[in-house]
Amino acid sequence: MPSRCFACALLSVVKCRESVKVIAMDEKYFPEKVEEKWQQRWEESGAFEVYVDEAKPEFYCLEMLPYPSGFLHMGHVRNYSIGDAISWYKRLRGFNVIHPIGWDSFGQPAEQAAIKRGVNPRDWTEENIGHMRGQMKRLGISYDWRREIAAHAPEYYKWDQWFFLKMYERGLAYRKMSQINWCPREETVLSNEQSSGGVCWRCGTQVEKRDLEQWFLRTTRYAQQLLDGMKEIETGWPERVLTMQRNWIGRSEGAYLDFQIKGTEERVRVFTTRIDTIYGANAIVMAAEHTLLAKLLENSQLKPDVERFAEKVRATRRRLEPGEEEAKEGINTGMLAINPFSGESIPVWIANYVLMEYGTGAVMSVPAHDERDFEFAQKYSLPIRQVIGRISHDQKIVPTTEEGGGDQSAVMTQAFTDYGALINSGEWSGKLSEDAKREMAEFSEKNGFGEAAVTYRLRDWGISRQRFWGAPIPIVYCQRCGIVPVPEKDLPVRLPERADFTGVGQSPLAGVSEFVNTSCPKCGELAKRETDTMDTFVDSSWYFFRYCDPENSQMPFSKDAVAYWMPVDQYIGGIEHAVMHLLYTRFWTKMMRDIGLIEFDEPVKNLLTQGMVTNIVEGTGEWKAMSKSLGNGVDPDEMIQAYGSDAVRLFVLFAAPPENELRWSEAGIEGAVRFLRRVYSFVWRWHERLSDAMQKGSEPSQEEFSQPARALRRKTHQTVERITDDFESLHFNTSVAALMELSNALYDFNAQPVAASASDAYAIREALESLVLMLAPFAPHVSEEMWEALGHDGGLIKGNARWPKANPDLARKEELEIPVQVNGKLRSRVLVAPDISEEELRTIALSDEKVKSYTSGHEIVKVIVVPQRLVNVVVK
RNA sequence: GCCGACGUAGCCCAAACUGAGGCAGAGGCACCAGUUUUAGAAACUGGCGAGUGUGGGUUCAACUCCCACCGUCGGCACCA
Repeated sequence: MPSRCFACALLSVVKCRESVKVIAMDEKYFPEKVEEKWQQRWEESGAFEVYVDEAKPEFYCLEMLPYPSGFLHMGHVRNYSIGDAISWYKRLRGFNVIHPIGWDSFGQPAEQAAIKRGVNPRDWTEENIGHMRGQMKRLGISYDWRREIAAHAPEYYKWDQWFFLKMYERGLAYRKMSQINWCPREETVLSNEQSSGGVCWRCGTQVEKRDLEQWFLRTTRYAQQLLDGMKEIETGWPERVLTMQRNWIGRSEGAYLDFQIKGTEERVRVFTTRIDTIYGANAIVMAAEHTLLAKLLENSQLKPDVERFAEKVRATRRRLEPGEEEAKEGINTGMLAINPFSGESIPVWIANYVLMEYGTGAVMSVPAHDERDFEFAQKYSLPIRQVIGRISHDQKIVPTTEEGGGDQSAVMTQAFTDYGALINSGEWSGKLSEDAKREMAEFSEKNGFGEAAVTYRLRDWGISRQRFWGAPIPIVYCQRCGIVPVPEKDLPVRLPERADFTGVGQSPLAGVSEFVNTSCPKCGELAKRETDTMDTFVDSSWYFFRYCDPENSQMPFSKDAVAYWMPVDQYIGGIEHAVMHLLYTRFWTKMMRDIGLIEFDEPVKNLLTQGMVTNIVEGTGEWKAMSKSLGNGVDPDEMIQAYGSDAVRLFVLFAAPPENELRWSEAGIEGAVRFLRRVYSFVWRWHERLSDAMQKGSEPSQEEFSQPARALRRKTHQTVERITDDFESLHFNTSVAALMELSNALYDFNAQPVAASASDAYAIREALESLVLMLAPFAPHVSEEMWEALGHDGGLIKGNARWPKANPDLARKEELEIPVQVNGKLRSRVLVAPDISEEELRTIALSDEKVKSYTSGHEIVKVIVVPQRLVNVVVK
C-alpha cells in the first residue's frame, strides 16, 4: 500500500513538502530521543490497549507479577523483555494480544519497613509501585496499563475473601489445630511448600514445629486432578517443572492393612506399597506421635519406658537440622500384633524413623526387602526373612541361603528391594510381585482387614499468616455461634489504617480493637474477628484472571471476558515458583471451575522458566545471581540511560537462550548498540530512495534481478523462515543472530541509493523492511522509528504492519554444495542443482578430480548417496 | 543416598541431541593486525581459533545411538 501524506494527500510522502517532518529521521541514532518519542506515541494512540473481539484470534502473554520492592532488577528486565518480544511477534502475526501487568503488593517487606522505620506499609508499597511503574515505562514494555491491578487494593482483596467464603461453603476451607511450620525469624507460619527442605523459602531460616489453630485450603482434594491435569500441559511446560510437581504431590499406590493387637480389640492400620512382602514382616513399627499409643499402653508395665522414649523422639525431631538424618532408634512395646495373612505374632515397636505425617503413622517392617527396615533390624537383631526371589539376571544378587523361611540376618548384607517372585509366602508363593500386590489387596478387602489405597505426599495448604499486610480472613468468632463467615455483602473486610508493628508474636491486627471487636453477623452479639491474614500466594493464584476484567465490582471477573482471553497462552517466570505458585494456581483454577466460573481445567498452556541473570562477584571471579549483598547488581535505569532500552533488551535476549543463566556483560550491550546503529545508519542512507520507491508497487519479474539481488532476496526469505520458526520455539538468541546475518548481507550488497536499479532497490527494500519488522520484538522503539522513515504511517500497531511472509521458492538455494567423503573423511565438495538425481550426483562425485586422487588404485566397495546432503565413497 | 538436567573455541552460544546418525560455526564478546585520529575511544576492514567432558561399542559415517566413568547444576531426602 503506498502511503499518502496526511497534509496534502499526495501519494508520495517524500515528495510532499508538508510531510517532511513525518519522515524526519536523525542521521545519528539517539536512543533516548527515539524511545521517548515512541513511548509517547504508543500511549497517545493506545497502541497496546485491547478489547474482546471475537473476530480476531486472541493471545494471552503473561509475565509473573512482581513484588513492589522499589526497584526493578535485571531478572525483571529479562522476564519482561521475553514477554514483550512474544507479545510484539504475536501482534504482528495478527493476534489480539493481551499483555497486562500488576503488583503482588501484599507481603512482608512492607511490614518490615513499618517495623524498622515506622512508615505506613501502604504508603511504602504505593511509593514503590510508582517508582517501578516509571521504570517499566522507560523500558517501553507494551502493557495495556488500563488493566493494572494491585493485590493490596480493597477492590482486589475483596475477591480473595469472596473466594475464601466460597471455599468455606464447600468445605474447601477449614480450621484445625495442627503442627505447623513456624519461621522464628519472620514470626509467622509457612505452608509445607514454603518450608520445603526444612527452611523458610524466603529467608532460609530453619523452621520450627508449633501447634497452632490455622486455616487450611483443602488442596488434597484435588491431588489426583492436579496429577491428571499434567497430561494436558505436558507439551507446553518444561519437563522438570512437571517432575517437581509430580514429586511434590507424591502419589503412592499401595494398601492399608489392619493388624490386630493381641489381647485387645484394637487394630493398628499400616500403609504399605509392598503388600507382596507381608510374609516377611517381622514387626509393626509405629511413630512416636501415634494416637493409639496411649490407649494400647494403658495396662502395660513398659508404659513409662515407652513414653519416655516417645517423648525423647519428639523432642529431638523438633531441633533436627534440615537434611540431617537421625540414627534409627526404637523400643519394643512388649505388645504383639497378628499378621492377618500368616496369623503369625510379631512385636510392636516404636521408632524414630516412622513419621506420623505420612500414611497412617505405622508401618509393617520387612527388613529383607526395605533398606530402612533392614538397617533397623540389624541394629536390634530382629529376624530377617526373605520372601521375594530374584527373577531376572540383571537384578542385584543379595546373598541368602535361598531356602526355607529361616532367619537370613546372618547372611544378608543388604535388602533386596526389587520386584520378583514370592517365596516363603504360604499359598501365595510363586506369584509375581505385581500380581500379588493386586490380589493380596483384594483378598484383604474381602476379608475385612485391609484395602487397596492411594496416598499422597501433598498436604493441605495452610494459609493463615500472623501478619498485618495481607488480606484479612473474613471470619468472625462469636461466643454463642462459634465460627461465622462474614456475609458476602459485608466484603471487603478492610485492613485498618494503622496498627502497632512490634514484629513479634501474633498478628498486629489483634492489637487494633476497632478491627477485632465486631458484632456477630448471625446473632448480633459482640464477637471478635479473625486477626490472621492470608498467605500472599492466595493473591497470585488468580490475578491473571482479574486482568481480563479488572474493574468488575460484581464478580471477581466476568465469565465471558475470561472465556475469551483465558487460558494463558504463554507464561514466563522464574523456576523458583515451580511448585508453590504454579501448583496453587492450578488448584485455584480447578476450584473456580467447580464453582462454575470457568470451563477449563488448566490455567496456563505454555510455561517458560527463565534462567537467572548473573554477574561476576568482584574479587572472587565467580558468577552469582545479582544481589545487593554481593555488590554485583546492575541498575537497569543506568543501563537504559547509557545504552537505551532497546539495546538492553536486545542484549538480554541475545546473550543466552531464555532458560539458561545469563551472564551480564557490559561489552555485550555495547555490541547490541553497535548492531542497532549499523541497521539504523543503513536505513538512514536508504530511506529517501526507498520511501520514494514505494510508488512502484509491483514486484519486478525474476529475470530483472541481478545475481547478487537474487542472493539477497534468498537471504531475506531464508531469514524470515528461520526467525519465524525460532519464535515458535522461543529461541530468541538465534533470531537475533539471524538478524545480524541479514544486516551483514545488506552491507555486503554493493549498491548506492542514488544509482541503484529499480530491482536492486526492490531487493534492498524487501530485505530492510523485513529486517526492521523482525527487529521490532527485540528493539521496538528504534524499529518503529525506522519503519516510519521507510515511509509507513501510523506506527507498527495502529498502522497494521504485518510480520513478513517467507516465499519458499525464493528461499530455496539455486545450487547446493555437496560434501564428498572418501572412507568417511571429507575430501571434496561439488556444486550441483538441488533437484539432481541420486545417480547423477553419484557420477559427478566419482568423477571429481580430488575424489579420484583418493580412489585411484583402490577398489570402490560402496558409494553412499544421501540426496541433498552428501556422498561417501568407501574404498579398500 | 535417590531422581533429573547439562558438559561444543578464552567466554556466551549455533549446527534438527526433539519421530529420523550425514560438511562441527551462524552471531556476539574477548584477542590480533590494518584504515582513520595529535593520542585514546568510536567506527570501518581483515584475521585468530575447538574435533564436541573421559574411555569403550555399533556404523560406510557418531556432538547425535548404546555402555561405563568423571564433572557441574538443580530437586527430593527416613514418604513405608
